[in-house]
Amino acid sequence: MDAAEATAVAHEVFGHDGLHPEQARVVAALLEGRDVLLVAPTGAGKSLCYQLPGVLLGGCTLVVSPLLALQRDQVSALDALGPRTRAGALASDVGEGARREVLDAARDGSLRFLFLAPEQLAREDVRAELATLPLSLVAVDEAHCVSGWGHDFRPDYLRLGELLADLDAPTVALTATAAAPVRDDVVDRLRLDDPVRIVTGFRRPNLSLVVRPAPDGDEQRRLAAELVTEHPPGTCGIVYCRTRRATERLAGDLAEQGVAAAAYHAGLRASLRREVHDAFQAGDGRVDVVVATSAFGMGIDKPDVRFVVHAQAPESPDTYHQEAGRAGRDGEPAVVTLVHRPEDLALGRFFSSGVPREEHVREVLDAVERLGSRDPRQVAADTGLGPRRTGRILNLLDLVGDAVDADDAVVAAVDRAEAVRALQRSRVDMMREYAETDRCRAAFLEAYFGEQPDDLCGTCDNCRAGVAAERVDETADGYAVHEVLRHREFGVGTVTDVEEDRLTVLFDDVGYRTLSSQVVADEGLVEPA
DNA sequence: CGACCGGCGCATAGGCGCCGGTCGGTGCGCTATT
Repeated sequence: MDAAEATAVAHEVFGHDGLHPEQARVVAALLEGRDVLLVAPTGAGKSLCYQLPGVLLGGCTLVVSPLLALQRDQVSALDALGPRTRAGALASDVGEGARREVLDAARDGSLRFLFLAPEQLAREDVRAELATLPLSLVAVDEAHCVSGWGHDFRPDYLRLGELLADLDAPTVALTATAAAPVRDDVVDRLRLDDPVRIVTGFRRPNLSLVVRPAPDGDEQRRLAAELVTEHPPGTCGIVYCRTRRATERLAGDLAEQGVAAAAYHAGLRASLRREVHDAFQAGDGRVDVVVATSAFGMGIDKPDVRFVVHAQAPESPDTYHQEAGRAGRDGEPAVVTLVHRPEDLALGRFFSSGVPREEHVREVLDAVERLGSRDPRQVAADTGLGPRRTGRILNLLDLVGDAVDADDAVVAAVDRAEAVRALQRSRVDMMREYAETDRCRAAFLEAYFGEQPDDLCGTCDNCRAGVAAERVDETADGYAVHEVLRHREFGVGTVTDVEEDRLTVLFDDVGYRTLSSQVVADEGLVEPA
């Protein structure tokens, strides 16, 4: 198996004229049997990174993917390419007969790609079947969900590492966004074995980043609408709001002003959601502007989105980067604007997960002991704590490992939950910093994601206003990005950003903190780790 | 934490402002009903 063969198959089967260097690296690593973490924007050919090696390796590729709608799209796209990419999916709405058919086809080698949601993978019978299949590759799509989701929302996503542990095949985790702690978390949670990490595509030179402050709610709505109507009629864009109600109100306002706008959120009928999505994707003028909650996200791959407006700030730069990044996929200029009101960030705090009580952790621990099982459904039934809370506590216990002493395990789990909450809240703080910084916004985000920022972008509002300072590599006291240090109060952390007089550090226990380098030096708070 | 809604009191009748309670995102799978 060599590069020439990979290129030939990429052409024959997928119609690609060549591989990007990153794609070639991913394929080569997987063919060697290595695990891979790939962080690359949507539209950068991420799918090929598991599909091509899947074809080359033979056997069946297991694809874990969070959204059933997305799975169906991918299955039909692969099927359309021919017999070497025949695909199928198992979900709760697949009947027993069809289920058998899919599994038999996977076993005899005619089915090459098998799509599953984590909830399917959590089923004993499904895992028993998988153990008998000739699996040659495991791909986890939207892998950031392993970290960001599921603490109490989709618990099975967090258990993926455990659920995949018995499968003897290289694993590739794919995601479009992941700040440093999320990357590490994905690697840990999926139990990737010394993975090759490939990170690409943070610089988006055609995007112009702008922040507009709003004094009150009325002005905020007016401004959000204006940021849409200032574009010529027919321009395609997305407006993100934090609540369902806000999407409907703003979509109504825009419709009144003659914009082909539609609201989109998870509270709408599935058929209507599909309709809005398809109409927007088609780009035929039925829906030019989608006003959405974060439900409008994965699976959107429209090249000519000219603007993304955040009518309210999301809870983290991670989410902001991903949502804003849906603009300008075609490489043509696009503008992404955040309408900033500090009050909006309160919602981010509200949504940050709570910390379980010690006695509940102990009850779960006792139940696990008594039942001899860590199955969330069984444990929830035994404790009566409810499936969500139970799942979350089991996840925490899994995260902190098996302590010999139950008391230690309880304390460790609660500590860990507090650290998670601290990280989430510190991300909210970083979102505020992004909104209020006078630095180059592109450089700010790159630093946040742990990249060494290149030059100033020249196109964000701060660059154009001439207020963005030149980049610096070190603080006055010599701290540099990626350096690991120990803070007397906050513990060990990694420097994610430096400016002349301050540094931002991602601490293991308390999340992101911005420190004045003057104070740090005077008080002797920090030493090399 | 903040936005929003409904109820209530004031006061001189229909509207304003305060107070307290409630709600707020993402999706799988399941069950019950159409």
